[in-house]
Amino acid sequence: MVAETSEYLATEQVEPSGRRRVLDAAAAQFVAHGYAGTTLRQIASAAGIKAGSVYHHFDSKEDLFIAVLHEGIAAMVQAFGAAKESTADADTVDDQLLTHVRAHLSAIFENGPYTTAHVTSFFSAPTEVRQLVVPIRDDYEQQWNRLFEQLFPTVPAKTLRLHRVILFGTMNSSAEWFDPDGDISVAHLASAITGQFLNGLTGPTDSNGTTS
Amino acid sequence: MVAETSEYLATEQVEPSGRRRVLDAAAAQFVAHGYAGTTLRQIASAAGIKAGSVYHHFDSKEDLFIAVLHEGIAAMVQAFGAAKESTADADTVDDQLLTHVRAHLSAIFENGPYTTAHVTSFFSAPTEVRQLVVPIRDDYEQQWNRLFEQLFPTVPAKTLRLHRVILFGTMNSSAEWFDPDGDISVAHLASAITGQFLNGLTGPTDSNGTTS
DNA sequence: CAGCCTACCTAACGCTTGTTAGGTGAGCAA
DNA sequence: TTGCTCACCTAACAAGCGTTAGGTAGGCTG
Repeated sequence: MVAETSEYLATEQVEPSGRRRVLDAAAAQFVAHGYAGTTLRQIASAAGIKAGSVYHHFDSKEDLFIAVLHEGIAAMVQAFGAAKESTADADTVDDQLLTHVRAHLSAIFENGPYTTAHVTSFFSAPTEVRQLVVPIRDDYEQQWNRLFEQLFPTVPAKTLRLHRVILFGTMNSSAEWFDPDGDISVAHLASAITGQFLNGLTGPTDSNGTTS
Repeated sequence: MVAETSEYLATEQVEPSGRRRVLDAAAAQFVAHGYAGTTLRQIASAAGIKAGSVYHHFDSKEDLFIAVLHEGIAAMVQAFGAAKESTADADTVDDQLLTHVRAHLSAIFENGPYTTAHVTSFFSAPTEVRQLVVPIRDDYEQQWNRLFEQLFPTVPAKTLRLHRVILFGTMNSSAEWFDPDGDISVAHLASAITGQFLNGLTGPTDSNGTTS
């Protein structure tokens, strides 16, 4: 009785596995509705299966959520590492920071919904769930702290910490309003944020030009 | 409905009215758990009543939520107006912007949980609910756009719009991490954000300088 | 071939949710 | 006193929630 609808299993050969389809659907739903606002039946429906079948891949809704958040931060960490490798200490501070900001924003906007889910629904999650992701999150933030100390050796550590948090807020909150398919590109956004962060809106560099 | 917002002119009642207690409790719960993550029984319990009794004051959970968001934005609008009145066109751009940033942050951190609720749980709300608050929200953002056009007449409007959105993200996301009772004051945070926004981290002014 | 594993399904479970209907008692007005 | 309003209560409703038990069909392995 199930063999009739051939359309959904005879589509493409390069189709993601069941587990991945669930993961993808969950990330997208968490972005759209947050943790509490997303139901397993929504996720399952978006993945093309039934709610109970989700438990074949994940132990619980919480488990699934954590898996999404982990993938989200993994993409950020990887982007950060690639950015660090592509820059040299001889590069200007502007260039080095720009590269890392662009990497962070790329992870959010050009790497599927995982990082976006992390950034938008981390704070909306129950405290108990949030605590399980905090260690890895802290690790990533520490990488940024070290980068800052390296780029701005003369600025006091406490001040640096504050401005790093501010930069994170600026970058992450762009997930709420920025449309990567709009008339502003991710690269342009990265350039605008970096330029303003370093030199200010009324600073020396042109705010809508790319760095040299 | 939400017709009377006489919250500030109310005399020094030792105990707030029932409706206000519900409103206060709801705002605090929405901050802590978001819209979907907050139950009417939680709100009622925090207000010292039973769940069913909430319906004596509000038509629905959605109605209550909207009332909270409205109060939240009303505090912002009022703070913005007071900031505008307290500044003169002769003041420096730095001073004028600082005053408005401080007003915005004060509304978030020093005006009860209403503005905080607006800022943190606006995006987590269902689309249909969110749409009902968008007009007033847009109105407030327009006030900021006009302020920006006035402060930076030489910057293109499109660039200005982008940086205003960025500033909003910076300010509003501080609600997620900033502790007004910590070792950094709201005034200091406002000064740090304003200074960096205008002159950059490596800009001319000292980043931990105080007003004027 | 049988046997097992994978990836789903159906059908239900106990519980919580927002919401409602109808009551209770205090306070005030006449 | 009676009557009314206000602010709350109890008790329940249907719907939806996360979750579980048990079944089934197809593919792989020995």
